[in-house]
Amino acid sequence: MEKLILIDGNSLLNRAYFATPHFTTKDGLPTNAVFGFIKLFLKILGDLHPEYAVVAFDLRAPTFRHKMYDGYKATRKPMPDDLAVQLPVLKECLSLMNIKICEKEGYEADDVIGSLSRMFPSVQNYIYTGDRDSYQLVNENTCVCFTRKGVSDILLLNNENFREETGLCPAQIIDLKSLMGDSSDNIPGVPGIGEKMAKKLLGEYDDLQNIYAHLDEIKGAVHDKLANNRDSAEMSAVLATIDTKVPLEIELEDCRVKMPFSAALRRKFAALEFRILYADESLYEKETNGSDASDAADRLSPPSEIFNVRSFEEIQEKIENNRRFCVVWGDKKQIYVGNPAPTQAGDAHADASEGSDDGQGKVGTEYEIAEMVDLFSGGINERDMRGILQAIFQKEENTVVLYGAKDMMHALRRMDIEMLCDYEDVSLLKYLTDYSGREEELAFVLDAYGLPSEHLAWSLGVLYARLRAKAEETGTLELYYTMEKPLCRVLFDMECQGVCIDETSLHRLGKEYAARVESVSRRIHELAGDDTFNINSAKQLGNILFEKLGIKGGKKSKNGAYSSSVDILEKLAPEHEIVREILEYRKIQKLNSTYVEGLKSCLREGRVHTTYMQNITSTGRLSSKNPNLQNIPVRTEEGREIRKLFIAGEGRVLLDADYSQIELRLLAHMSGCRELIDAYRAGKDIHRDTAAKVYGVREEEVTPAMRRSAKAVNFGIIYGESAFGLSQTLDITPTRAAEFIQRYFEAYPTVKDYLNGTVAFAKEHGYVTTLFGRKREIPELKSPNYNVRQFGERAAMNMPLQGSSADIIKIAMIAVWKELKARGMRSRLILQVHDELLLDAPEEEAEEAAELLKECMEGAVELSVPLTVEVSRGKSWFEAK
DNA sequence: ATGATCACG
DNA sequence: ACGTACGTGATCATT
Repeated sequence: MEKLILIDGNSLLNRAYFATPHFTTKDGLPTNAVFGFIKLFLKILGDLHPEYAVVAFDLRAPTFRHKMYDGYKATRKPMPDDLAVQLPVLKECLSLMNIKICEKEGYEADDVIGSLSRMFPSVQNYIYTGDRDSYQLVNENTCVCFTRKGVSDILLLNNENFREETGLCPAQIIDLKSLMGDSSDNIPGVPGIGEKMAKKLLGEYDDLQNIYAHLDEIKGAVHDKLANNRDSAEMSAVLATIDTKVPLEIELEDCRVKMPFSAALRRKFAALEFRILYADESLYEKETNGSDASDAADRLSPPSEIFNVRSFEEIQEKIENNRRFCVVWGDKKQIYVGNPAPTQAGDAHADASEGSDDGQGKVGTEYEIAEMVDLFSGGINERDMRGILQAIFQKEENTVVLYGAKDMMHALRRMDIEMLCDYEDVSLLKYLTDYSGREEELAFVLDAYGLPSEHLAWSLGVLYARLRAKAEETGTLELYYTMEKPLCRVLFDMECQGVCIDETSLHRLGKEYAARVESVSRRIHELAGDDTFNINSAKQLGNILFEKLGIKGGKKSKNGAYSSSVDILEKLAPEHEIVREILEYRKIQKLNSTYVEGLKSCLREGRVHTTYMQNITSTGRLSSKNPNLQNIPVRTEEGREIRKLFIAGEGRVLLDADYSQIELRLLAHMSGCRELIDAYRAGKDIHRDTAAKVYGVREEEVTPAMRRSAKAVNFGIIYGESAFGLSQTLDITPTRAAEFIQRYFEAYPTVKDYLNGTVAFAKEHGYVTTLFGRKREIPELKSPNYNVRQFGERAAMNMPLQGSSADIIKIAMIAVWKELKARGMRSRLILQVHDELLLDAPEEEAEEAAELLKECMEGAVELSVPLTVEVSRGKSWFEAK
């Protein structure tokens, strides 16, 4: 039998809204409910494979049922604003999916659904709703899928299981509501009669009418309640009855589900930033060139004459005679020859200024030669391809627009080609002007910008022009040219260079760790009296510790699971051997699996080559992955063993340079706080100085404990002051932490003004900036949720400090790289760890390189406080610290 | 895929 | 009454 699914759009959108975490697009459009709805909808399609589907919506107008009783739904809470705006978005998506939407003036969604469920006798109806009213619609052709908690937990009610689940028959649902009422629908029912009594009465007398017919048989209070509220009960019956006779002009064929969906839907999902939905290619038909006439109008199309696929000789000639190219080197390999094409009036802005560009190639202006080479369809062989790439990239006078220049450099390197040309990296422009917080493939970004993704290289040129213009508007173009773009080249060299690893010691250490993990875990199982449970499983471990062994520690997380994180365990350690062993186990297990095994798997000829991500963090920092070399242990003695594995090359040494308290110094500079500035200028121990001021004692009276709390407060300020956070790190009460903070602000009133000013600015403008104009938008400040807003405030306070620090070390890295090159030195930058740089230097160069490093780092920027750098050297990272 | 845990600045 | 320090990535268990 064919299936028709009938969805109560309002009900399910509402469910999805509350079941899905609140998120928005980068422009602040809330999309959580739409996302949740679509996910559920796709799941239904996937599970049931229905032939037909309809989504019904309420149309706001006085209904027959409203007129009956003014109170009906009058007190129902209005839709939250950030849900209401999603309704039209959902309807748009459904239209793009070719899903029939059904709504009728004067009726609610459940009336529409009720009527539809009686219209097509040839199909099996599946009603999806979060509203129990619809139970009354169940019959041999109709079942109700009721979404319980959230949206994924679905209860299916059909003729067979109905009585078992509800104790009633479908028609009695109306009688049930007439008696017990429904506060969410403002159905009054009979006051004082609840579900239990209602069901009992219905069990005896079947329906409302019969109950009143035998009213005299019912005794006591129930009799009186029924007798006194007969009007209310009868009106409730009308209110609770779903209309199954709404006149609807709709044919079954109108409701046919057509899969796969259109490419236009995929673009819509890209615009809504539904990456997971976008990524599932099987959902959409293949993009067909130009056949999509319906939406071609609002999309740019490239000039048709540019798509000539030419012979190799012709391609070569075009490349030889041009200086500017767009190159896409992903799954598709395309080269666009000539300037990026003009696009629309708005892009003309990009022409106005050329920034630090050499001016010989204009962006987005006229183009003399506009041709595109699709290297696959061009039938180019590997050897010729290499020739083409050399002609493009190995010429200093060329400029190539890329998306992810560093990846291109690596791709070329694998072909033994060096990128000597100038480049533009659109992914970096995107990072500076339209931050998303993740890696985004080019095709996705193009879709989100409404650019055709079949002509990637051409579209990349357009995207470049747009984002460059946006960078200019937002004042971040200089940051791009002076910082991110040159840094990309520096990072490429660092990644190629890699870091030497002492392989012998690595394997020895691995064996040691494996043995210790083995023996400790045996001991833990022994102490627990259970050698089957998995120590790595937080769930199983929690049960053993807090239930089987009865250790008191208490539930922590909201989902009822026991927390067994270090801070909890450390408090229990003195009393329980097993807890100490678990801490030991965790530590060694971490060192072994993450570091020893992790490094092993990344080793290539005795080195590891991390990848620096330049467009991930919200503050401007880099991140490091495969492997992450920015979180190599240092805080504990055992952890530091790992650092002994990072060694200098043959006949070389490692130079380690780190900025001393750069973020606090930036706080002093940016706030202009006299006390802090003076302390730094006088070369004081800042935490001691803070302790003296906060505790009101002389410097020499500061105890280690006082200095420790002062240090924690100083850090707390950088993280965006919060009494609770401070109380956690210092293990004191939030009240005492708040006192500390208050005394701190009394000692440094300018700092308080500065932080307040930063938050005020962020609230007014929606973003904060670093010393060098890097921006971070903070939409959380506008959230209706207090906690989210608080988070926004802390992030606003932190970003200018963390971000300016990131800017400064980037400037330093470029300076170091250039200076080493200029002097023809053989020292190489190999690592960056946020406020620390590591150089691998030939022994005989070490002295000079150390000086150079210190000068470049300290001289990266002039602040109102000294910026000091400490350099040390050693054969290993451990020694050089 | 997501959350818990833990490594770093 | 609630639930919190800022910024990351890797591993493991669990869904």
